[in-house]
Amino acid sequence: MPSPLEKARQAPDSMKGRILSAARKLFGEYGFHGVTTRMIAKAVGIDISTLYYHWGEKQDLYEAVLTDLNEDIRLKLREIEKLVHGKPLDVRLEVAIDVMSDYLFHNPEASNLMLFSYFVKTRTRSDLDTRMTEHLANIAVAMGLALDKTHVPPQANARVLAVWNSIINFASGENYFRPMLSLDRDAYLEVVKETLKFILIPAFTRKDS
Amino acid sequence: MPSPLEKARQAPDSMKGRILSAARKLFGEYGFHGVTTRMIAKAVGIDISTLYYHWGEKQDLYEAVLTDLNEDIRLKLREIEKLVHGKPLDVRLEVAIDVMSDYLFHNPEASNLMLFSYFVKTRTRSDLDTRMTEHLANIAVAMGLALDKTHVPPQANARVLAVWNSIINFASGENYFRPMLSLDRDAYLEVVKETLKFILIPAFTRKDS
DNA sequence: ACTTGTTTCCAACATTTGATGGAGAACCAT
DNA sequence: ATGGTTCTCCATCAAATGTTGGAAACAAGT
Repeated sequence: MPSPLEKARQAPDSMKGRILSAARKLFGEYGFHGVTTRMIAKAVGIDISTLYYHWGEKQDLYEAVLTDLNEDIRLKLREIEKLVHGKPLDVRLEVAIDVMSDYLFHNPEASNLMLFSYFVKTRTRSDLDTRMTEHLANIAVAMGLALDKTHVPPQANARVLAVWNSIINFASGENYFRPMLSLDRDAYLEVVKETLKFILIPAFTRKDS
Repeated sequence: MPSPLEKARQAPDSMKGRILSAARKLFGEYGFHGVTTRMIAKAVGIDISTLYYHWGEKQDLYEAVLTDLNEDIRLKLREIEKLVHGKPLDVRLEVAIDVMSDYLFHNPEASNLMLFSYFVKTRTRSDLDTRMTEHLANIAVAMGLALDKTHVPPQANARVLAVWNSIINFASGENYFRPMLSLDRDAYLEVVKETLKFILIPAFTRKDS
């Protein structure tokens, strides 16, 4: 039987789905403590008790948002993996950067939510996510940094993290960085992709000396 | 005449200074909305009205924290610049990575605060910071990506941002990433430095083809 | 029409939170 | 000691916030 979250994912027009998506946007902008249940309800155009009826406590809703996001990421990574299967590493990186950047720039709340869960202590801490660990392991294997999903050396994970973070930072920081660079959205996205490739590809493709 | 903040910086044992430092730690952990004035007062061991007496509104205190941090960063960057003056780029990067990593790992709230100001919409938005722009310009010149502080092309700024973000991410994410890598603090710090050098140095030192 | 179950809203609640007024300490120069 | 200034706390306020009970609206089967 599907969980409540899965149902909401499959029926984005249902009340549950609409609340989830509004919550996701808001939590992505302001963080957990920066959003009130009333803000979410107002964004959907409903009373707050309707929100509580569907999702229960604020904390529960927030966790549903994170799980929802993680599922999206998982699918996106799988899509990329299919796209680049068998290609050499520099091409894999290039495609991964392009596709992930496009995705994150069209879902600006996604990268913010990730940053929040990495960096912010929630006053009421929920248990750690193992999902990120899985993503990392998958990427490490895909990049040839580890042979086996179950045995990824710390060094390999660290390198994957460096790549991963570089990408989400530019997406997350758009509102802050773009004015500093005086670029419009399209130009910013292009510069970001180019910069990421400039930074990341040489590290992984250089001939060892 | 020195501003209130400068006085507090110069007298860290004064009440003003103690409040500032407690606030800085807490805002760094939980973000603006995640911290209450009562939490800060409690951390210092004083009544909240004493806090308001010294710093006024929460928002003002928060901005003082950010300004304080920015001053630290500025000094740190200048220190690095002196340290590597005249050295070739790969050495500059190496030293910068080492020194910045050490600094950020011993001031864990610093990188978090930076991430907050880059990524989080505060519900009550204060005006944009120009200080970050200055830091970027300085680094860009120091790295030879621009000839003149006042004319840094977007591409150069983007590259500096990529470097900058990579470093603060690992510091900020320690609580989240370190358990994933199963490393103790020292080992984590070492792996981070190594990874940063692995990622960043080749990009800037390769011979153009 | 009547029952049964689901969904939505109104009203209210107890806490939490940002913020202040005013009374007393503490300090300090005279 | 006295007067003035600076600092600290207690008590309190109004607004915001998380959360719930219960009544109405709605839907669907019989």
